[in-house]
Amino acid sequence: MRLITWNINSLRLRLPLLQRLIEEQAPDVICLQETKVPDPLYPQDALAELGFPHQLYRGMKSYNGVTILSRTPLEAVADTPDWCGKTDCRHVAATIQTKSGPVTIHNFYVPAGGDIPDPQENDKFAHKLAFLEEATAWFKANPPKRSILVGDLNIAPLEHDVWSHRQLLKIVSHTPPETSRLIDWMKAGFEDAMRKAIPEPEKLFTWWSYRNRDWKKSNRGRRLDHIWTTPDILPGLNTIEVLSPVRDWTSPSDHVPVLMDIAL
DNA sequence: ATGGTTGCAAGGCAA
Repeated sequence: MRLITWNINSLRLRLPLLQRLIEEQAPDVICLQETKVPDPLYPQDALAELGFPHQLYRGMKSYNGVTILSRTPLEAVADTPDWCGKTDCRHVAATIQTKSGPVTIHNFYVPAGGDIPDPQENDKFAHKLAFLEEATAWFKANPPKRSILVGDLNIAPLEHDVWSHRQLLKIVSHTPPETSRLIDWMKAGFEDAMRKAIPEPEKLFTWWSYRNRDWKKSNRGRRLDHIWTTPDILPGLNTIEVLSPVRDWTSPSDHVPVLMDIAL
């Protein structure tokens, strides 16, 4: 199975880029975050025409929004939590059938957390930490099997997941309260497939700010997007590729797609 | 230390 995860930063605006990505990479499953489209306006027909008639989506006006697209049928996972009681469209999960049996895919968009890394001063940071703790508790209570978890987790956990470990330790996305919670969450049943394929100390980034004149030259990136799998399916891992050239396509997202080939 | 850019949707907010 070829899976791509991508924070597309507006599904409707970037449908042409998604089409190019599909034509070039021919994925079987696509997980998108920051679709920024309310469910009634979701482009069902356009995505079906691109080869993805099976769609699970949870969107809202202006913000957030996640979707899973598949060439083959998806079955929505029932009874997923309403994280932090906010109904803010940050998680969708589905099961698909493979030769070796069903596999469950979780697609997350973790709160970015604002600018100030202090939960007392910044409600958005408090929300981020609470979200991470809720997710950890839920997976501990519901141990995952034959599962893939992807998404924009808005945290770069390892030293070489950021352009400068030292300069980012107090910057939201790389602070110890976040990175320790993200690793706790992963240890609730998953392994880091991206780092399995591309271990430290190789630098690995999936996001480059819009606020840099030349993203490639300054290369101040972070690994905010992740692919985790449960250990039972990880031996099938064949390829992880960060599709960095997409950052140079016309009117790009600030995140690039990450691709995984896994034998299932 | 600050500001730099983008999307949504029509002025700021979130990232």
